[in-house]
Amino acid sequence: MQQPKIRNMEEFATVSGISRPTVSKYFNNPESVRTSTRAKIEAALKRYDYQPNVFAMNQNRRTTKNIGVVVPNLADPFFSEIGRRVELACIDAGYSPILLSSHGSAEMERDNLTSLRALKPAGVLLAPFGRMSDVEAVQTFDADFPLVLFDANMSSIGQAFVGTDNAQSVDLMVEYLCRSGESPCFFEMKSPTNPNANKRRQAYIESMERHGHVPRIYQADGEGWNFEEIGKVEGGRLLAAKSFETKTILCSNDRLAIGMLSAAYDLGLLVGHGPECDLRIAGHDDHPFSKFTCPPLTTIAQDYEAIANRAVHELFHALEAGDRTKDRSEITFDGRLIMRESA
Amino acid sequence: MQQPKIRNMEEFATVSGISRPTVSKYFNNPESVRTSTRAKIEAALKRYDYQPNVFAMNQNRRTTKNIGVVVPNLADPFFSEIGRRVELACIDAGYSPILLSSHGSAEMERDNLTSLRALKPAGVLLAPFGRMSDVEAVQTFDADFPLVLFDANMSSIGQAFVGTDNAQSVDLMVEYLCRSGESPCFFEMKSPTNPNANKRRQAYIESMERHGHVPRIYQADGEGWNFEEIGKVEGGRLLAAKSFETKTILCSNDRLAIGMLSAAYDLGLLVGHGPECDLRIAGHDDHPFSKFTCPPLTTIAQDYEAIANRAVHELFHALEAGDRTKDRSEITFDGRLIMRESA
DNA sequence: AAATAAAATTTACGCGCGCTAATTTGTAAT
DNA sequence: ATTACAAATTAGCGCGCGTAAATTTTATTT
Repeated sequence: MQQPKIRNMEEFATVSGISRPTVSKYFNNPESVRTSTRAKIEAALKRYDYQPNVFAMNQNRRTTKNIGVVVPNLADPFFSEIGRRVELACIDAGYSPILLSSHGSAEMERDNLTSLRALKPAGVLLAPFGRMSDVEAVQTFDADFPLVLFDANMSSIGQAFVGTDNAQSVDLMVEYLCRSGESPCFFEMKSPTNPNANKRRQAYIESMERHGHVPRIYQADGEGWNFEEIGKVEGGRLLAAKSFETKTILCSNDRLAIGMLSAAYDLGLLVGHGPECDLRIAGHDDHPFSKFTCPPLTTIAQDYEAIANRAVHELFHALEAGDRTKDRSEITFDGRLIMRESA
Repeated sequence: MQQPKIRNMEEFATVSGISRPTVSKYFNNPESVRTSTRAKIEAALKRYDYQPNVFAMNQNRRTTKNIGVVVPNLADPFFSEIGRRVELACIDAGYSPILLSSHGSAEMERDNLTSLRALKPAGVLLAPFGRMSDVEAVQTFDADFPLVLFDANMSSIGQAFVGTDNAQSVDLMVEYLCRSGESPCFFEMKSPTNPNANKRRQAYIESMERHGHVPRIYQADGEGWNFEEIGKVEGGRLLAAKSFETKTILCSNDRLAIGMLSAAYDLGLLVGHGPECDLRIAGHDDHPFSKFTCPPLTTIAQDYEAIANRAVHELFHALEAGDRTKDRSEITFDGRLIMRESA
């Protein structure tokens, strides 16, 4: 770093002994200039602290290096974790991720997409609400920008979808529960906001029938994102009334299970797979806290890393192809069974 | 929305029957134009979907409407929650918040500040790591942009600091625990990354002495952000070895307490304040999950809403004042005692 | 050594808006 | 009706960079 402050690319080009258009080319892709030229520029970068004005850069550019990342709710550890990995993958690829949370509101999801338009993103990674989403807004956005969906699918929208194979993961859990004890009841919310919930219910039904058991589904009232609270209140109500027909309960997701574990504790019910236990409870997602519940929660681990990386990969693939007409791919990863003490 | 697409402010000015500079003025502050003029523009806005090009807007502007918000780790529910409130407060004030997580790394905190420079933010709200932060980088940033710290303080940095009064909150908890049973031991990490941890330890010592008790501090090895794991492993080790001199343990934060509750469960220790209980455990922060632990965790609630709103308010105050020389204010809010079953 | 291709340079224009100064129009009060 | 003031208009420069076309230099091949 030297005294004379560099004000713009013109000045920086002068001190590095290169013409401005070439310097511009370097910043857009360092590989695109001759090695000797690159060396000169990078030498100058060490002596002067110059970075191009992002606003001027993006103003005239056909496509920016911005990648929008929209998740339904950052307060949910699942999304903060997968959002983190997506961010890092984008940075590694030399792009600038903009992470936006819709804070549990479909209106804000639509607003987020609108805001993103102003940033002329090269592409967008969206974990949509699903049926709660403003479908038309998402479709319109899909028509205007390269879009990849993750976590939750919406039919025929986006260049690709990347998520977990709920049919496989739920079957894995049902199979384990049936093999190791009573067949499970299924506990979920009555009007799930997330399409995965519907797939999991369907997978539960099919898996139970395949194993020769009668599916038993219990649905909790309640709206919104307060899953633990709903699991505790509604799950607790069902437990207290001894409504569950078997002593094994598979919850649609870990957050419901965490609430139900709390309710079981309050009721003095011993949860676990030992002979002295009253109840088995299992979840789905391997929530960061499921390792610390009492007892630790048996669950399905989604492959966060794989989903995040593949989603980013699919987006970049679509960007390179440029071709918007190729067929849409749906990629799902298997869940892993995490056996802990609760079931 | 009509047929002819509006390409720029010039065209939009034409269709709304107003000159471009006035339209520009409107977008910078709708209040600054005559009511009749505002009506014309807003009528046109309903017929045509035009929004100014953000890149062109910010390129020539002395100060943008961007507000940087940097938190140490979005995966921690405390920060995702307070980050959310800060975001909304900025939007309400007509600014564009950019929420960045440092993912638990001080280097990324520094990188985030560097990235923010490129966005020419009107101001920045920073929840720093504290002593782990690149202090020089934060100071330099403070010199270049209006900066308000929240959650964690750094001496003489920023226009203001907004957080919780740890002395008050810890004293509240110590007083309650002493009044209702044995005096508490204090459980924390050996090398806490957060300055609040040090303040809490100090507050614990002073409060214990004031109540005529001997402070007893137990420190867990372990680095990083895996507080629950550390609480479970190290806390469990201490519990198993019966190292705690009293049967009441105050944890430096809820995440450690959650880990310790899990360890206590594994050891078959009954946590709670009843006569048949083996142990009382309390936390600090009112973590979103502390309501669902087994048993539910007695803790201190920080006033998220007040901290977020006040931090934003202090920043806008500094922006309006423009004067960088006025004295720095430190604002702390009281914690509330949340009595649940664990202590 | 000449021929060819690749990379760098020069030149020049344009993006969309901020901002200013001078002028004109509109509004409200005397 | 006159004055005074605020608001809108006109005109025009400049921001920092992208991008294109034409030209020159450099590197590679024959």
